[in-house]
This record gives sequence, C-alpha cells and structure tokens, in this order.
Amino acid sequence: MTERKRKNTNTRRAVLANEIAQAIRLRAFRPGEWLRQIDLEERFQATRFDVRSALDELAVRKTIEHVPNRGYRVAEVDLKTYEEILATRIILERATAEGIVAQIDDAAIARLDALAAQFSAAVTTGSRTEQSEINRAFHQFMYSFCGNAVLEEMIWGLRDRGRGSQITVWSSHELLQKSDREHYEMMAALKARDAERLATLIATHIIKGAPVGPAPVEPS
Amino acid sequence: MTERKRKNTNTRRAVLANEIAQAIRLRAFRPGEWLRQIDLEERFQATRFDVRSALDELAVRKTIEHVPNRGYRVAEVDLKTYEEILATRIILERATAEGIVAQIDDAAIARLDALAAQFSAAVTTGSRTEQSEINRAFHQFMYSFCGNAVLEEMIWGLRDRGRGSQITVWSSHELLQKSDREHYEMMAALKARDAERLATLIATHIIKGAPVGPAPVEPS
DNA sequence: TGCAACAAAATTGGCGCCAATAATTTCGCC
DNA sequence: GGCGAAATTATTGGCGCCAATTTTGTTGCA
Repeated sequence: MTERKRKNTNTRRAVLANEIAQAIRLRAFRPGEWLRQIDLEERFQATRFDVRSALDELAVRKTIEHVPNRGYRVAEVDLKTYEEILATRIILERATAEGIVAQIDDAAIARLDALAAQFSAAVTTGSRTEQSEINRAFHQFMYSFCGNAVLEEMIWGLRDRGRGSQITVWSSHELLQKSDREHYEMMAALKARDAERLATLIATHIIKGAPVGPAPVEPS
Repeated sequence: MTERKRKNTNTRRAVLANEIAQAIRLRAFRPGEWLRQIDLEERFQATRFDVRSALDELAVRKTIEHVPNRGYRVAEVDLKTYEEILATRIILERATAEGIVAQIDDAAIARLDALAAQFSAAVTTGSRTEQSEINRAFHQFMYSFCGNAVLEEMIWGLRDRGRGSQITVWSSHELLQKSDREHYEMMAALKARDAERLATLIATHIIKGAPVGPAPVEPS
C-alpha cells in the first residue's frame, strides 16, 4: 500500500494514563484517595506535565475526579450511580451474547476453558487482585468475539468506573465460588450455542457480589 | 449544612470543549477537517493552553482525533465503526423505554408533544441544523425520564461520535418526514404506556436515514 | 484545655516561551 | 517546462516557572 493511515493515539500521556488506571484497578489507590502529582511523578518516572495530562484524561473518563485547587482523587461512586452502572452493564454485556455465540470458534472456546480453570485455581490460591485480573481476562477474551468494538469499549469503560464504589465484589468466599461456577455455566451455554441462556447468565453474573437490589432500567 | 460537597468539574476547559463539540455538531467543522489551534483561539477567545486542553478532552471522548505533530481533526468514522455505533445505540436507547414509560408524567408528555410539533414545523421551514437540534431536544428530554443518568451519558456520547460518519442522516425529504411521523408514534406508545412498542419504535427510528443494513450485534 | 486567628509550608494550575516537526514555497538542475 | 532538493514559513507540543490557593502548624487568648 502506498499510504498508511496513522492511528497514533499513543503519546506518553496515554500510556501513563493507562498505567495509573491499572494501579487504581489493582487498588494501589483506593476510592476517595488523593493522587498527589509529585508522588505520581516519582512513582512512574514522568514529568509533571505528563502526569497532569494523564490525570486530565482519567478525569474525562470518570475514573478519577478533579476538584479545582484541590487536585485529583479516585472517583467515589455513590450507591445510586453504582446501581446505574450495573444496570447499564447488564444491558450492554447481555447484548454481546448473540455475537459471541455466532462468531466464536473452537480454539477460542478451549482458551476460555483454560481461563475458567485458571480462575478456579485462583479462587483458593491467588490473591484478590489475581482473581480480579484473571476474571477480567476471561470476560475480555469472551467479549472480544462479539464483533462490536464500540460495544466492548463501552463495557470496559463502565467496568472501570464501577471500581470506585464502596461495594465489595465477592464480599464472601461463597460469592467468589458462585462466580467461578457461573463461568462454567457460561461455557456450557457457549458450547450449546445458546445465546439466550448465555445472556441470562451474564446478567445474573454481574449482580454477583453486589448486595443491592435490581436496577431501575432493565433490558427487555 | 455545614459542608457542601464540591462537584466542580467545570473549568474554562470543559466549557470550551463543549462549545467546540457543539460547533462540530452544527457542522461548523466537518469530519476530517483540521482544527488549527490558532483559529480556535480567536474564534472562542481563549488562550492557547485552554484550547489544547479542550482538544485533548474531545480526543479522549473520541469526538476528534489526535495525530502527533499534525494536530487535531474531526474524527472520521469508517463504515464499520458507524454500524457498530448504531448497533450500540439501538441497544442502549431501546433500554430506556421501560424506565420512561414507568416514570414520565403528563406534564412531560405535553412538553414532548410540543417538541414533536416543533420538529414538524422545522421539517418544512427550518434549516438542517435547526431540525437536528430540535430532534436532539426531543430525544434528550424523553430519555431524561429513563431514571439512569449513566445510560443517558453513554447515549449522548455515542450520538456525538456518530456525527463523524460520511453517512448523511435524513438523506431525503421522505426520511425526514418518516422521522417526524415516528415521533408521533412514539408519543402514542408513551401515552398507552406501551414500553415494548416504544422500544421497537426507537430501534427503527435510529436506522432512519442510514442506507446500511442491520448491525452485527442486536438486543435480544 | 479548647478554639480561633494568624503564619508557614505544601500543592496545584495557568501560561508563555521556544524547540521539534511538518507544510509550503523557492530555487537550481536536468 | 518539469522535477527534486533545500530553504522558508507555519504549526504543534514539551516543559518549567511562579502566582493562587489550600492545608498544616503555631501561637495567643478566653
């Protein structure tokens, strides 16, 4: 090809933003905690300017909150918003089922089985963050077959936002085990090419560790 | 109250970002067009720094695209992405139906009737941008009763992104009239408290002016 | 001892300068 | 006259400084 379209979205800023976002995901910074620019400079070996840009980006993404003259802090999600996020996640993640069932191949199913097994192992062995990351990998890989990149973006944006809530996911070991079991149920639905069932499982899976009632808006 | 929680997200930057976003919506800048910082400084009477910040914010929101050392330009949405945006919009906007029907009151219905009438008038009289803004107002007001602010945010983010496509909405006068009629059908469903029908109408309404086939992922 | 006012230290944030890069024009050569 | 290279111009973008603001610490007074 004579000309290649440049899709260069990555400056140092975007990279740093993702690093900070990951740190927040891994609970290195807890909801409500202030992110001091000087600390971030050292921690990530970046200039002050880059730190500020990255923080701005995360503020736009609603991962963190910006308070003028006070700084940036990890967003605290109130209960109402948390329920809305969950409700919206259910709407979106349910909608991936059809595409996934239609497009997934055997190799991918095998890989998903492996990830499910990895999660099972982490349930007893691993740390909370390990469990979380493996769980994320499972869903990320599964959703990547839905055939709609925009939909995926949206889902992961919402999932990140939900981290800011006080609600503890997998608040008990039983709920963790329940999540584990549900992964296998999803695999069964997937192998049976049952999109309807997969959608239902995804919906119940999302409400897993959250001890709150159903959400104001639900899919048809 | 002793302490008021500050939710001050608005610096000049955010304001400017919205102004630029609106200008893009109104087609003052067309998809693919470069946004030169110097021009924006003058046009909006802002400092160079604020312009850059605002552009960065819009880039994160995917309203515009950033190419290092070249600048910022209005995002061009390719056909595949456009279809994905449409598909995702259908998923999300359909999901508002239930909440709207449950929560809307007579006063709001009257106001919506008025907006629908305004649109009818604009179909023959108004300019393309007027039609577009009234249409936006109609849907924005309707969706505001869905009871899920997160869901709303998501919808309007997607709608803005869709502007970057080459696809002309309301490519013919007939399609414009069709949209007009559909507004009244929605009102009828709303008055009959028929959420299911409203959802269906919303879905078909979205695929209005787009001469492309259905999307890869559809709601159940 | 508790509280309020004041002072000192720490932190954020606006902004302008200039180097780096790309676009455009000019000039020289074939 | 056409083509390519070098010079000129235009535009972007990194970064550090310092003022504005907030927080912390201290002192004095009831």
